[in-house]
Amino acid sequence: MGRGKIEIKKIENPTNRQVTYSKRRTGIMKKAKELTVLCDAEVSLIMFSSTGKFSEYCSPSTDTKRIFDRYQQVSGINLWGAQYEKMQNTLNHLKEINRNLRREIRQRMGEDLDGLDINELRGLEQNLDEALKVVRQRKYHVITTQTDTYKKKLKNSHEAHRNLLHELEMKDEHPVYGFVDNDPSNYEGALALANGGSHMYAFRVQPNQPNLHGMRYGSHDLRLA
Amino acid sequence: MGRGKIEIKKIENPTNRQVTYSKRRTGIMKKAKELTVLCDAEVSLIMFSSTGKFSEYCSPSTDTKRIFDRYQQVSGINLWGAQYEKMQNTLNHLKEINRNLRREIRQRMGEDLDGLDINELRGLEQNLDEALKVVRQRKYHVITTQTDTYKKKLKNSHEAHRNLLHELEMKDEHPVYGFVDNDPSNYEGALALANGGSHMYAFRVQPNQPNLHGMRYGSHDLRLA
DNA sequence: AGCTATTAATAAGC
DNA sequence: TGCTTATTAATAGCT
Repeated sequence: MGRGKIEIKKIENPTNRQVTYSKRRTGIMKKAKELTVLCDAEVSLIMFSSTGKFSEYCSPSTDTKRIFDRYQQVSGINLWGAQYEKMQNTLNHLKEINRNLRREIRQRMGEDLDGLDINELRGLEQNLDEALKVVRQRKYHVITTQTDTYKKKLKNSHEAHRNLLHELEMKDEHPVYGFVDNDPSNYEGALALANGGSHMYAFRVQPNQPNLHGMRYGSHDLRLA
Repeated sequence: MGRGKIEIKKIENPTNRQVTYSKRRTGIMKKAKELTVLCDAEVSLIMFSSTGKFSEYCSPSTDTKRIFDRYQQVSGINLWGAQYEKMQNTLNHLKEINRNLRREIRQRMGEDLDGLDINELRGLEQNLDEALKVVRQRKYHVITTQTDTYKKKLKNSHEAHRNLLHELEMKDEHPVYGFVDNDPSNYEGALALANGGSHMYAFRVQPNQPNLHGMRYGSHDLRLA
């Protein structure tokens, strides 16, 4: 249908190809519309030109998504079902893992022990015992470090103060006496820390910590997925 | 293009409609193929007749799924993206929870303590201490129960044996002496259990336990997601 | 983007 | 459905 018959094969000249694409695109769209109206059909037509230009036609009675859904049902092909199912599996797998992790934590907190036999109980006991030792060790290490830092700070502060006093003394030639603690090796604080003295630092409770980040030993919410 | 011009409106006669659908369906498919070949385009054409009959054409270079994917990208319409994104979020959330659960377990095992301050360390220590007490208590409870059961079984066995002997005695009138332990209150086994006597029950190691179900205290694999 | 000679599609009938 | 054919519709090549 034109000034001459053409062979149905790729048009090599890009300009001609683009022109023909335009014309025929209009034509096929018109055909799709006519089919829709004349025959009361549902039609989805999606086209990408060789340059990537996108056009579509869809019968007015529906939308492309519904056509896709129907296509899936009829063709039996799962367009995104595979991906979806895979994710669902991963999700369930993770949930299962989390359930088990939560159970382990509960057991490490002394709850939910009914399912454990004597060997598992002994293993758990031994493990908790070792962990407790390590945690205690670490606690003392932190306390020591903290105390050392505190001592150094006190010492520096002390020296700074003395220097200031000295300067004042030099400038005004009027000696002034400040209240300086001459004994920075105060270990009472450290000992209180080590013994859990609640009068110094109450155990910091974080009741409203969002589930994700809190390490609220003893009150971890283990019910959520 | 026919014996007469027709108005583009629904063909009321179902037979005629069906005939026209057939003819035009062939026609539009041919057009789609020609567009594909001539213009090097990607085309997806899906049709449902008014009677529900399904037909499709898709350019040979791709498949319908790929066209749909591309359609989504270009049109911005989310065919199934909402669902997908929701799942992705859930997945990430679960992974985050998983990470934190593993971290908590590691810390309850005495590892990864660097991030904890003195208060958290003290809380953890206290919590482990309490858990250890509960686990010990439970362990002794289980041992006691086990021992009781053992005692009962022994007693029953003993009685059964005695009854058998008695029966034999009655029948043959030739008394037979069996080797029966007359003291079923043997607590040595229980004590060995309580003290973790490895000569009785070695702590059951489960090296190849699949990640999901194992409660291998002391060797939990915390690296996987 | 328009024109038009020409081919292609198809409505109606069998 | 398939074939035929008169007729209309689409469009190739050109401007």
